[in-house]
Amino acid sequence: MCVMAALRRGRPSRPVLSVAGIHAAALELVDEQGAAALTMGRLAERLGVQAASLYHHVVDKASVWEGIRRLVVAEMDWSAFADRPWDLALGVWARSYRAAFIRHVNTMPVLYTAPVAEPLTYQMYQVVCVGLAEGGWPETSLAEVLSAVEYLIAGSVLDHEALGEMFGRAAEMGAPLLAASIRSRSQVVVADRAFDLALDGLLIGLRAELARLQP
Amino acid sequence: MCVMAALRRGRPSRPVLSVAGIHAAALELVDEQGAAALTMGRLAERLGVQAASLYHHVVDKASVWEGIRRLVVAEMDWSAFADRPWDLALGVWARSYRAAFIRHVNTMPVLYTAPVAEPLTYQMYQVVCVGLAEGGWPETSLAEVLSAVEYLIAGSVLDHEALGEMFGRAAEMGAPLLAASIRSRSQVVVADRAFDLALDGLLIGLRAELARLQP
DNA sequence: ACCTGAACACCGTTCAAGT
DNA sequence: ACCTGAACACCGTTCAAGT
Repeated sequence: MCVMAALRRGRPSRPVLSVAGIHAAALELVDEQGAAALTMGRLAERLGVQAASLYHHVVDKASVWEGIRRLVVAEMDWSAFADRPWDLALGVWARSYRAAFIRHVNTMPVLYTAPVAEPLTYQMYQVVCVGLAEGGWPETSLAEVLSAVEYLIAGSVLDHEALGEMFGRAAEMGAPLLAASIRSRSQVVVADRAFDLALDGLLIGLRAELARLQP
Repeated sequence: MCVMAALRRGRPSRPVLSVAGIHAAALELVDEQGAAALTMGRLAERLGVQAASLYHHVVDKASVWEGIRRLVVAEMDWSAFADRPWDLALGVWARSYRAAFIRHVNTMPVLYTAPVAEPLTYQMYQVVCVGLAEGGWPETSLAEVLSAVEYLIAGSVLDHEALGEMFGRAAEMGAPLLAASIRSRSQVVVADRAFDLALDGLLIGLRAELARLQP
């Protein structure tokens, strides 16, 4: 935290805001305080500025969320699709995808439901789709393979990070077994191993399905 | 739609609102216009009443969402856990769970991320957990079995209903393969069959895992 | 071009006034 | 007890005024 002089009325001698800085501050805010804490007012406050000033750099709040999406996607690794077999590359991508969302769980409710309007994200999907297609997958199956992987990840991340919060009132509200199970399950290692198992299982299933599709 | 006389200032001779009526109207609103359309103002309007009046019956907006959760959960079928083997009951429950959320897709973003504070939902989980435990599953695995099933469902429902909206700009933003795949995949029947296959696969995996756990 | 301050419509919520 | 109308703090967004 730095103390900053209040800005005077007119244009500052050097710009105090930038698109990248706004997006970075927004992600920080969401990481620290959750998706609901991201308001234009609080984001501006964190940047030492008025809410209205943000609109000189971003068109609206939805575009701030797409900036956040870019930062999270940029942490993923889809490079293996360039030169490795599709199943191996899919495994590398899925693990990095999961790791990125574990670092930024609070972004999930929004990023998993808002329409994607962010070029880097589409670039990533294009590379993944090309890799799968070159691996022999028919066009009609690509979207389904992707959603299978993505929602396995979503489930795993929420299981890893949010299950306790989601079902926090299980004990007092008539679900003692669920409460006990969540309590006893709480080591991170378990969730990680469960993901590895589930991903390996999915990859086995996908290889079998592909063999069935192209005899 | 019925034309209603504007209400006068004081207490009406017969109550015009009820908790059940508010929850039902809220679910209708979300089904028709999406989660963002649920505001206390628009909900009140639909009920022919002022927003402030709602607070005589519900404590806050979050409790309205929990009322919606109850209505969706009430459409699910967990009766088979009473007298059928755990894997069969899990299959029946999962299919009814999926069908309920397909009828109410717009509720998913909120219901899947907001903490559960609704007794019927916990009752359902308790019955499911008891059924699994009686089937031989150790307490430590219950939460993971549940999340595996739930996120398979989430993935399938979003694939079924929302993939086109989510990736609507794929074609113009550099992901032509993804766009083509979503277009070519669009028959509902495919998504249904894919879910049946995936669920059967998951059940096979779970039976194997249970056998490994209790030799 | 890039900031402020004031304004707008809307949001969830509270509460005194009225029957 | 149960509705209205007025009020509150907050929200996203616009825009004229200022440098």
